[in-house]
Amino acid sequence: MAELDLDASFIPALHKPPSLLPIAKHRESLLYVVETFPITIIIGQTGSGKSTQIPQFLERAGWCSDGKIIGVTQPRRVAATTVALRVADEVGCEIGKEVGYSIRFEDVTSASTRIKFLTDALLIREALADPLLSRYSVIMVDEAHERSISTDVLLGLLKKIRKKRPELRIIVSSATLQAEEFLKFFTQSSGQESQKEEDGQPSNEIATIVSLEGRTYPIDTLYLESPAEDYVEKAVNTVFDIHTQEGEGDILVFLTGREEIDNAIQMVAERAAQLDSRHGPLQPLPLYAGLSTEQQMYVFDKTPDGTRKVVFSTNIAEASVTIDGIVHVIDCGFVKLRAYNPKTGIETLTTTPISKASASQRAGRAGRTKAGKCYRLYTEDAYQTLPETNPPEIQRSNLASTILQLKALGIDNVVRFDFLSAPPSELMSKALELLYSLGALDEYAKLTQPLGSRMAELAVEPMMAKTLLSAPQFNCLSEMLTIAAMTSLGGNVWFYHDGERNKMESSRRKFAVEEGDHLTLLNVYQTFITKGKKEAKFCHDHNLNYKSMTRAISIRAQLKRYLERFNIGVDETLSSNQQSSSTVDHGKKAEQIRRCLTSGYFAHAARMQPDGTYRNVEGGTILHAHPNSLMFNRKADWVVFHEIMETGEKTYIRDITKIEKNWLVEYAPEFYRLSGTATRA
DNA sequence: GAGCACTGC
Repeated sequence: MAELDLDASFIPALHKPPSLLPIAKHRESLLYVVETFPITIIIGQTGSGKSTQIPQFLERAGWCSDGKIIGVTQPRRVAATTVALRVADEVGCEIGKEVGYSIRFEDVTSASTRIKFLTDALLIREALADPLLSRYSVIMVDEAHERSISTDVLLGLLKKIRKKRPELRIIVSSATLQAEEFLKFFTQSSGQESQKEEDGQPSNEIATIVSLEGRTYPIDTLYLESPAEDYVEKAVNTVFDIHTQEGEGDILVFLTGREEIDNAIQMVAERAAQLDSRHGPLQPLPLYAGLSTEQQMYVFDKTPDGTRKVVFSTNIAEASVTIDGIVHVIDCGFVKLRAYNPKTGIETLTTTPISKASASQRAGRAGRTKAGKCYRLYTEDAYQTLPETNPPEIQRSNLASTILQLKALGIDNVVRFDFLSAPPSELMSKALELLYSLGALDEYAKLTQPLGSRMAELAVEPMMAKTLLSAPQFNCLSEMLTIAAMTSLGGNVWFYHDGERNKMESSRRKFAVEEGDHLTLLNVYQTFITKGKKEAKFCHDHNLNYKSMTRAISIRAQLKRYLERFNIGVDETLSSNQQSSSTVDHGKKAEQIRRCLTSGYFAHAARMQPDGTYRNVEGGTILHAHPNSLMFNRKADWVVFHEIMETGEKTYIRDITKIEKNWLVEYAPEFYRLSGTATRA
């Protein structure tokens, strides 16, 4: 059970024989359009079958005849695998033969593969080795309207590739709202090349929009008459109204985060006790990414007859997780959105009103199996003031790794790159500055060799990539591989059940290593591998997330393969006997690791103040050790940290390790001499 | 004393 992946159990709600799908009658015209236009924008409603049928149409029409293949990208791993499995089933082949998929850690393709599903991030990675993506005759970019950074970068690349490969066919699947924007992007020449459109085609012959109708059920949308003061309370009230007044069908409630979800469930549990016995029982369940796999699985279980399931979820249920049997959706109208401030280098996580596109996506979760209802916990006037869409990710993120990747793809002038939506210049220059200070770019902003191109290939963020590539000099590569893998888990190392928070805290203390969180994570991993024998039971007993821990093993192995490809050997003999090593040895090893971390994370340094808070190097911002950090209640002087994030009122730093102040100047002399700030804090 | 929305390589 513990091995069962939530993702793998995702069952497409709409399983109709392909010939009955509305798309079937458009086969001929679709093929004609793809034949005629290099770029086709497909507006495919939910249930139109576009992702599964179009690749098959193309394959049968001969688009793979000269040994080339059809590639279909998805923003998420789950979608890539489930759609591939379904198409393989329809074609009647074994997965990995004519139809296959490729996602990180899993390449299920072979020499006979003709239709390949993959994540868009992985296709970008393929472009590092094959810049013109020459294996592909057709590339279909699915769910492009979600506008992930990878999708945006991929679309820019494809537009560039098309100039050199006019025969390549590009299909972009989009929601109605964004179709025109995609069309405009592909038909307009980018500024500097406006004079010479290489294939000389008029723009109205380059791209066109095709719309496919879908199969969904009607959804009644209801608004509040006056704004709600407390949407969590209002959501709970609405749950009880539905339960006592409406017919059967499960409820999905969108809230913004874990705290709200836990509170709401508590309230439902309390009020349900007073419920009139003629109403069936209510079963409230939480759903958010931080839950362990087992905890997430409950939302898919069928409830006993008469019991109504109420899933309180974050945005994870908006597109990533689909639950069958939802008839009522309650939408609080807010979402937590990540943004990055290039002036301070601090990420913020802020509760923000959703977009109209989000509101409609949330409502759509109600009408998948029969007619449904959506209760919006805001007024219709408030709805009208919502933005059509949220700003794309690429305009509100730290772009260091994106810029590094573009450089590695041979795009020297990243500022002139043809972005679907150009990022603000402050974001670009901030990223360029960091990459320069890490040594990935030279003073002409050219990728350095071998450091820069190796950093671009490693699947970790640039500061960690630099740390890893410095590790051999500090004689701690094996340990740093583990630390890189563990920090990549993004805080999902520990879990706890209701009321077991103290148990988790004491579990965590058992693994604590004095020097900080990075060494503690190293200790957790090594204990899991050795004493814990990589078993789920060990994780369960110590409040560790088993899925995360196995993921750390995969990430570590992959990073190690990359290093070996760079001819950097990893000596694993030192780390394996760490258990028995003396205190002196530990201190020495720990110092090497701390120095090594400083060589990559010098830009993330802070100093503790007498009151226990920290100041960053510029000195202006009050930073708090995150309560999940070992350093939350310990003394330190100078530290480096992995991540900095502002949530609500406070700015937190996470994954913190003690360092010596003079190491900063030793490993980043230019950074600290130029800014002259190291001594000010 | 007090708390990460979601993806991906």
